[in-house]
Amino acid sequence: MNCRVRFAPSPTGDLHIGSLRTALFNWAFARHNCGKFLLRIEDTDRARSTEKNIASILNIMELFGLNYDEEYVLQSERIKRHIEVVDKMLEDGVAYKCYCSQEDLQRKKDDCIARGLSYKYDGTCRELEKDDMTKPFVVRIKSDKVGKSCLQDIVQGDIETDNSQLDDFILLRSDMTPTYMLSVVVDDHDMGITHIIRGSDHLTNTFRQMQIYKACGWDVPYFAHIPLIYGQDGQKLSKRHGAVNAQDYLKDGYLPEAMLNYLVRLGWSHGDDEIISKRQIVEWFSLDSVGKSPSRFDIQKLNHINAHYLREKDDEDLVHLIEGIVDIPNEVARNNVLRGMCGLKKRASTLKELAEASAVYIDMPRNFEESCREYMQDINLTIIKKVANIIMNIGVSEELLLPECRKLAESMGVKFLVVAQTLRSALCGKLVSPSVFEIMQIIGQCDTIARLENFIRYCES
RNA sequence: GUCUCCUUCGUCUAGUGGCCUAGGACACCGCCCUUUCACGGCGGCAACAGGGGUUCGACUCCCCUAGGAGACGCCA
Repeated sequence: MNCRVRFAPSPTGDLHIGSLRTALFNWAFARHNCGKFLLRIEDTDRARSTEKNIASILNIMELFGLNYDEEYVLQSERIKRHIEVVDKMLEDGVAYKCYCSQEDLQRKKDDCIARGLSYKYDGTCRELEKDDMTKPFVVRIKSDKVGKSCLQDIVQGDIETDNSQLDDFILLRSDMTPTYMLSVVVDDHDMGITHIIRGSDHLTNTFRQMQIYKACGWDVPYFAHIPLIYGQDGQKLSKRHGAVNAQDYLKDGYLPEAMLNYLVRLGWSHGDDEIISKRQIVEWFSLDSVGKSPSRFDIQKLNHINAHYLREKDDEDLVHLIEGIVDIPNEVARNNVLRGMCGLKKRASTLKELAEASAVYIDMPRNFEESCREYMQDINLTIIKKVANIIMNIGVSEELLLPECRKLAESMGVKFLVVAQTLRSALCGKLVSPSVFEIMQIIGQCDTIARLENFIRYCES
């Protein structure tokens, strides 16, 4: 298929997680069908669009590997063309100048609301004969007033609406800038977009946009309105649900491939498959299997998927990744983290957690968690002193040390668990960590002894 | 308010009229493994929104009701 699709974010803030999924669906559709995936930055809201936000969008596309074809289009640079189209529409009599003041319109609107009616522009200027050069104006489309409009949406199915619902919406504002409704249509047409895949919040606007296609005599592209993503409570996903933008998830230690995997499963499925690589997305993605109903964002499932990808990642890569989060002061520490990574990565679901857990290989504990207090009794100190003695004699090899510690537990009449947890407290300052014997072996004899002594000092002071 | 759409376990979903005693995944709960936590293994709990049709047969098709969402800007 020779399809051309586009992702058209507006750079008015950070890229929303829902937008990222829209981008992903478009990208996957294009790649699956060997078509083109284009990027258009809709920066016509000059007040809110910033260079920084544009850079951030570009960066996100890069980080998630959603590579686009051709140069990206800046909508603001196409305003001339948009106006040109409006002029033509005026000429063809499919649009008209409207001189109603905003105040008048607002009054009419308030009146409608007060009477419990729905507001639509009443068409005061629709049949005006002559131009009035003295007054400011906007340009409105001459919408169909009768009949029905039918949209054959690839995802949502056939949707019919009465044209009486349409009003003569604005194409060109009084400051002669084009509105969104006009710009999207012109740009999509000029860019040769064949399939418009976007959030279903645009569904009802599509009927308006179809009026523009019709008025200009252009072919209407295929539409696919994908369901929205909500928060846990079924309300629109917003800040109070936690992070809502893509970069925040990256910052919180989620892997791009895990995000993509999670996001693609929201509203789309391929049988019972849950772990889906980027390659498989391209191989399998189809709009046919996109569901109609909205889905809720579930951070726990994301965590699970992220943990999966974390475990699959190469140890060396993971060390490199967490270096951006924790400071690894020297080669020795780095090497220890690397050697301990296998045990570390099984216990983390995000890079952030992984980085925090790596602390045991970087430095001795600075403080001890409250839960460790249980292992700071006289008996525990005795255990530590005895273990330290054993280590002085035989070293920290797990092979030798583990049986000795078992023997020690037995001779002291305590459970082995007590020995292990006491050691864990002393070595890590907390009760959750990789195997203590693994830790000792990796950090070595000197560091182990130093930590045990440090623990004794701490307990005795 | 008007218009439009949506509705399978708590959540993401499989399901395209008989394969459904409704499958998988997350979460939750047990058990096993174990040195804690986690990983892993095994098992459990748990859903077709409600009501009418159509049909020999309905999760699947139609209608109504209820609930939810979206759109209705000189925002995008």
